[in-house]
Amino acid sequence: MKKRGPKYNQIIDAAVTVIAENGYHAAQVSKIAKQAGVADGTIYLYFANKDDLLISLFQEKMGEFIKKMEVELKEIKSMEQKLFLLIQSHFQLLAKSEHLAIVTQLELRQANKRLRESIAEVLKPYFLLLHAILREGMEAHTVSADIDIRLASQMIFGSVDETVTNWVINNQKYDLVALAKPLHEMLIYGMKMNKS
Amino acid sequence: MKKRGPKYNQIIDAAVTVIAENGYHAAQVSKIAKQAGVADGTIYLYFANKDDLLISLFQEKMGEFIKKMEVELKEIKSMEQKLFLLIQSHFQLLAKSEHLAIVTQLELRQANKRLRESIAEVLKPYFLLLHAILREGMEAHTVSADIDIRLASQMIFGSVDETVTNWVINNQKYDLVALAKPLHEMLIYGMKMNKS
Amino acid sequence: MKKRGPKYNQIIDAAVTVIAENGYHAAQVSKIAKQAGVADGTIYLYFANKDDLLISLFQEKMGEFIKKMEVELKEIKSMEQKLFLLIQSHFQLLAKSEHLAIVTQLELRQANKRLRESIAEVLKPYFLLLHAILREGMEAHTVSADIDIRLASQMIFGSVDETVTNWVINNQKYDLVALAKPLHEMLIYGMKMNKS
Amino acid sequence: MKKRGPKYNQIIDAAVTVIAENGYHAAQVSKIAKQAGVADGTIYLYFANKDDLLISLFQEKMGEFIKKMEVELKEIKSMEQKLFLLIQSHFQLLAKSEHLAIVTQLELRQANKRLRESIAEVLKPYFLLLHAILREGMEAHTVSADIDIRLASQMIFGSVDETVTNWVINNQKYDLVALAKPLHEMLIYGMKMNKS
DNA sequence: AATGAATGAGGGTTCATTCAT
DNA sequence: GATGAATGAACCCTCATTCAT
Repeated sequence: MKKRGPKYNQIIDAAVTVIAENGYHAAQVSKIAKQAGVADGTIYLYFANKDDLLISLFQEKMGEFIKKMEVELKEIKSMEQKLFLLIQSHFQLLAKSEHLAIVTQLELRQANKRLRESIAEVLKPYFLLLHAILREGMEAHTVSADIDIRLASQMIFGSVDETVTNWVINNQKYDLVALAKPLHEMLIYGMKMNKS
Repeated sequence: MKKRGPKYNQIIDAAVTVIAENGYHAAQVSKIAKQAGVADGTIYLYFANKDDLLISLFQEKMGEFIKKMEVELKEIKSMEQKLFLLIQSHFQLLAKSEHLAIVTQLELRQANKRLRESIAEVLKPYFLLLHAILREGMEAHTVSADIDIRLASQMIFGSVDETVTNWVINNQKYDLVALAKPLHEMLIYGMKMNKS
Repeated sequence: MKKRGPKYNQIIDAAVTVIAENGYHAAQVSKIAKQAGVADGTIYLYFANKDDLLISLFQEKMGEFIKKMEVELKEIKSMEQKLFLLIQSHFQLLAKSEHLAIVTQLELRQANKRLRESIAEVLKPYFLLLHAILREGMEAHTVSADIDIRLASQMIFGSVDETVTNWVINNQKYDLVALAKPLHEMLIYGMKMNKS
Repeated sequence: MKKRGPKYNQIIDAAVTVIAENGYHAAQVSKIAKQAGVADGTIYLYFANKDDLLISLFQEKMGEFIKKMEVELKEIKSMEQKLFLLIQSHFQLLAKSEHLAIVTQLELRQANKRLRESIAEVLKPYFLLLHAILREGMEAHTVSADIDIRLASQMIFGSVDETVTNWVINNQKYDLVALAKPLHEMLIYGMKMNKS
């Protein structure tokens, strides 16, 4: 099993396409292989099994996004701008690829328990990133000291995730990235009138 | 297929138990039948098929919750108190039944597309409830006029849902209902310092 | 998994036929089901899996033979007559059913390790029967006291088994049962001249 | 396909090791190639296919034994001594190599039909050797004229084979070669008391 | 001669649903 | 109404073999 052959990404991209177009349960290995232009068995030269392929898919797409964010966020000073960049980038990633959005928001959620635990594992750094941003903000007195950081992280991720999911369910017919600004404002200032 | 025999709820409760204890994929119709103390075929006298049983389960438990909320919310005046009651009641419902929480937050999410669309349908009144609360708040100048109501609803639901899911994943080992207040505050006032 | 329905033996007999006619490796479950006139899944109502079906087949046919022999041998006094009856009955059993002979002597031997260990387990009582016969013969001073009973049992079984196998390989074209007498004599008296 | 390169025996010995240590079904060509220190494809430069490799293995090991016996047996006069030498040598060959014994007595038996027919072919000279010994013995009036030579050969081979197999099954924990003498005696004199 | 990446055919088993009793 | 024995469609993965290098 050798990761990173030329066919490694070829197969992952084929999986994204097949799952997005056929749905998780109809995404047979043979269908993915055909889409990738390789034999069924070739998939098993690059992935231990079907689950491993799907986990790798998520790792490759989200994991790489998270790593990129870790780097980019270092350049920014204020907590508010950091949070905005994260939300905007999250939206941009999924707005860029219709298929990837369908796969991460809808199809991969119906994976079995083991697979979903692995996916949760990949998301851990995302939450750690949120923790760090909020802690820094608190130290810089930008974020209220009363805030429960873990709860706030869940609020942020839950809001972002639910927003993307709704956008996918509504056939991606409005501008997702444009929602970064208002969502960011609501998260920072709340929904209350007179936020002066 | 006649709903509301004496065995109707018996079967739904058996389904909750079996899914919570065995997981979605190991919850065969025969296992649910055994837990309910009826024959496999009997289930098909009350439900059209397995999907219908699961949708009915969600409808019965969440739908009834939403109807109850619609009534109770009428008694309350302020938008802030309405939102608090909704969040708190949502948390209370799931904190009350360990099994139901596992089923709605983890197991039912891995259902197939068709089933999940039906579940989304059941949740629609929940979102309409949120829309109404926010619109009223806006009219009463409690909620900022700049707010995108649909986006704010997604933020609220996403935050609540993610909070419950994390509580379930962490084996329900802390007090979920106690999180209603801080979450409510963050949603209303945001995370910003000096929320005066 | 309920043994002994009316279809239990129906399936076992179908397995014997299909294996004998197609060979061990070409004996798919679906082929056996078709021959038995049942659905594929029905086989799994009576047998845990394919291995269990094959073990049951051997148990049913050889196990029942061994039990019958245990009873019949009690009626006979002399060790020589007991041994003769055993050999003759063994030959008769397999001469009676062309298919069963092919299955036990050729096809079932290419089973996997686990299956073959189970088959060896079924044969244990056969060896215990031989041990008992020889021990009795030794006590009655019919069998030489110098004999290693375990080795002698292996000689007897090996001779009988090899004789049947050769008869099957040669397409069962000569009278197997007729070989009981000369084989019995050789086992008792050896091949030496002047066995007076 | 050229037999007898330097790697020919290298591959065969690797096959014996791999089959003995992993079992017949887990003995993939790739595993044998790795053990032999060659590439998968190289095996096909020396053997037509996997079956051919296994047949060659048996031929190389048993065929060479039989040829050696043909020579050595010419030096001996009496039928009894010839038979003893054959049994003893057979036992010695397999007692010498734990791996070879496992492969010939257990693993190779679960080969497919075609392969086992080829193996039977290799054993034919062994049976011819037995026929010749018995015929000579009969002419020299050492062996009873009533004996069916083919049946007697099967008795001898079956006894020897079953004895080795039992020794392997019992983890080779007793002295196999020591059984040559008592087995030889039983074959010659039978199990009857008073063999004077 | 030697390599090893790529190929692709093939089968045991589960479980939602039916229907004769 | 209630039963539960019977149905049968659907799919991941292995591994012997090839062939371009």
